[in-house]
Amino acid sequence: MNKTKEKIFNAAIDIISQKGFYKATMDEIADKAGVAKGTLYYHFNSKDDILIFLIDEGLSLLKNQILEKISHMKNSVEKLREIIVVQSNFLFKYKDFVLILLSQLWGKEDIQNSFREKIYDYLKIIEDIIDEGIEEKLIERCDKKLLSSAFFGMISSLIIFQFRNNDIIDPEHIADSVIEYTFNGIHYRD
Amino acid sequence: MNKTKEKIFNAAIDIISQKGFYKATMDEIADKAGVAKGTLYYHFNSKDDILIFLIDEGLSLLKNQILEKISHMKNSVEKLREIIVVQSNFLFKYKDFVLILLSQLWGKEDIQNSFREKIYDYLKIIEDIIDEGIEEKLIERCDKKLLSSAFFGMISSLIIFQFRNNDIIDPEHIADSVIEYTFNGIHYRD
Amino acid sequence: MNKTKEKIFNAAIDIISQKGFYKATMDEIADKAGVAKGTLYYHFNSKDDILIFLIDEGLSLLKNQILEKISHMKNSVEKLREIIVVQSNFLFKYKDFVLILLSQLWGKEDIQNSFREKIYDYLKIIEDIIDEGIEEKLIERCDKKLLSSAFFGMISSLIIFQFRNNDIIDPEHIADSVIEYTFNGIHYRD
Amino acid sequence: MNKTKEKIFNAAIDIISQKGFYKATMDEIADKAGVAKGTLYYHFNSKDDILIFLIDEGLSLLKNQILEKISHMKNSVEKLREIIVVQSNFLFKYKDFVLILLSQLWGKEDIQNSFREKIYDYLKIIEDIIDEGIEEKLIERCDKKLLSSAFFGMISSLIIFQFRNNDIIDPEHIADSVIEYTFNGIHYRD
DNA sequence: AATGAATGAGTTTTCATTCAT
DNA sequence: GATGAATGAAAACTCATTCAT
Repeated sequence: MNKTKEKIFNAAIDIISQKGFYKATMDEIADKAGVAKGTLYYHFNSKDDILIFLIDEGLSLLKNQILEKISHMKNSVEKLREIIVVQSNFLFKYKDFVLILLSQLWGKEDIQNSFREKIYDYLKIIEDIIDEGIEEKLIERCDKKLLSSAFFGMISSLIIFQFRNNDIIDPEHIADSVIEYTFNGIHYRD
Repeated sequence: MNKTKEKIFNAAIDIISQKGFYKATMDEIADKAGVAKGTLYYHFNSKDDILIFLIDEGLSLLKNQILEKISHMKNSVEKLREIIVVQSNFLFKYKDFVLILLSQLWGKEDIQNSFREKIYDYLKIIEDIIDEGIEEKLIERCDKKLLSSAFFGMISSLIIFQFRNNDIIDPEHIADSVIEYTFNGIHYRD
Repeated sequence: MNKTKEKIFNAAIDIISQKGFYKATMDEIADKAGVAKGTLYYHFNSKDDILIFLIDEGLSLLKNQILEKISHMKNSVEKLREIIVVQSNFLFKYKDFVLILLSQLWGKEDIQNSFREKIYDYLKIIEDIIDEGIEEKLIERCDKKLLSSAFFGMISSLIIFQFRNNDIIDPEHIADSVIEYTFNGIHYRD
Repeated sequence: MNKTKEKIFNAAIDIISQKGFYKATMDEIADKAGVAKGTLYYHFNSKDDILIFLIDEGLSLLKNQILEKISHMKNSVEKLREIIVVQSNFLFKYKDFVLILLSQLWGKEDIQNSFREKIYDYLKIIEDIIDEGIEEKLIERCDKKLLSSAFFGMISSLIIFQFRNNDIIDPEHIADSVIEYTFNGIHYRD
């Protein structure tokens, strides 16, 4: 990604997360990026194309962060813990990107179907680890597809939680809590 | 809600869930409803107004279903179980509405802020029950705001799960699984 | 064709014949028609659509004029003479339309192919009459497809003749000359 | 014309005849020519300039072919026959060029006026021969301007004939037919 | 001679909204 | 209550042209 494309990339995340994809205009993005409108079209084919590029780049970053972190781990429960930590941190560091992503997952149009396909790839990573955990008798036998979806939704929706308590939030604390609830449940024990 | 307004209401849910709010046009909604475009403006002030009406009606319905079901329950854990069951069923019965709702929660514009406020009211119901559960020593001491968000996200994201496995899905089975994971966790036990 | 559509139709012919289809802008057409730009799109789907409508209407008019005139004629040579007269008159009366038509016949894009198809329908009328003439031994045996093309081109190109001599031209005189050359040739006879 | 300019020239004929002058883009022409877009502007001042160059080159070629062929002929009827043969052959050999030329003759803009002026120069050659023929009593007294226009249109429109019958066509046969019709007319004779 | 990234004015198109009937 | 023709501001997109390298 060269200098100009990166300027556009950053401006696009900024504007689109602020106003939403449809209310964001190419004029505003160009303006924010400090380039002419035509320059957007020199680097991207269309407005949709910018969105696709954004989501591809963002999801790649998240995936790579996770794969790198868990590559040298042995224990599948440790891996799941790490995913929660990384995803939580990612959520707060790249909040604007995550908002764009989450706003695009619910449609029935081709472009949204393609975005969901990319999410499925991500969920597949989690499922594989759940599989490992089950084999190692560290995780209870369960519906892994259901679980990975729930997992993703649970963590993602924390962004709504953050909107609500818009004071400073500690991703480490959140990760700890989510791990605790997820593994031990919320049922009272002595 | 009279006959015409109801036709518009149903057409709006249909079209907006299909194409997304911004790609849905007043022409299409009018067409689907079998009325003239002007008629939309007789019953609603604006396109935004239709969306607001949709979300208000849908959330009221969900809230009322839940409040009615749990009103005569004593045990807070039973109440939470019931909420999961009702919300899962709602999710599959009014899938189109839920898709519209979920697509609108992630923006920073006034209208989306107002939608999130409405979600917070809904989460408040869950929080109060968690509070009861903690007092009755049925639920572990926990961050109830965090937990209710996670709760909502987990159940909502099941709609992504359903997109993925677009064969028939049993909401009852899903509710059972979610309850099991939520209360007992996924940690392996003998 | 209602009042508004007719205003647009006339403005389109005016502007497009003046500037050419690609240099004519929707703004100019709307302006000339005395309607808002949006109104163009209420009555036509696109700029191309206006062109297609123009050409359809124009060719229908020409065809109808001819068919009406020759319907009660018996002699095929008389019919051909009449076609030359009608087409010449049409050429000068609806010069702007003819210029638009002629500028669109030479491309390889879908839209131009479709325009040529419409011309072929017109040429078919001429061919049929040539056939009649041959059967009646009034016209020499000849390649009727080649001849009808040549016929069309010869008459149409007179518009270039008129550009050159932009003083007043008498369509009747032109028709007479064309008929004379066509039937008797230009070879000198005593 | 050096190597690069020639590559551009050929690419321009190819692309412009395919898409039409206005739909052809400098990007496409550069792409087809295998040079960078900037290079087009090193060899030509503007897009219009390319078109003007194209038409000048093409018409010069046609004129020179004709003048060369008829220079040693004495009989004016023979000369006219030869013009028809040459023009027909040219039509089929440089079909793409002819399509571009024909698409540009019908506008009222300065550039099209200038193209018509060049056509008039070409028609002048024909007129002069007609004059000769009349003086030599080989051709009937006639309106030579009208006749040369008709002549040009008749031959040019054969390209439409070729579009229609897009199988192989023999220019020699076409030339023979045109000569026959032109000189002797289509009137039936015993 | 040649390049190709950048430009921005100009164009088509969209569509929520209005209003006279 | 209902209509639908008309609107016009706003948007996406195009592309010939420039210019620093």
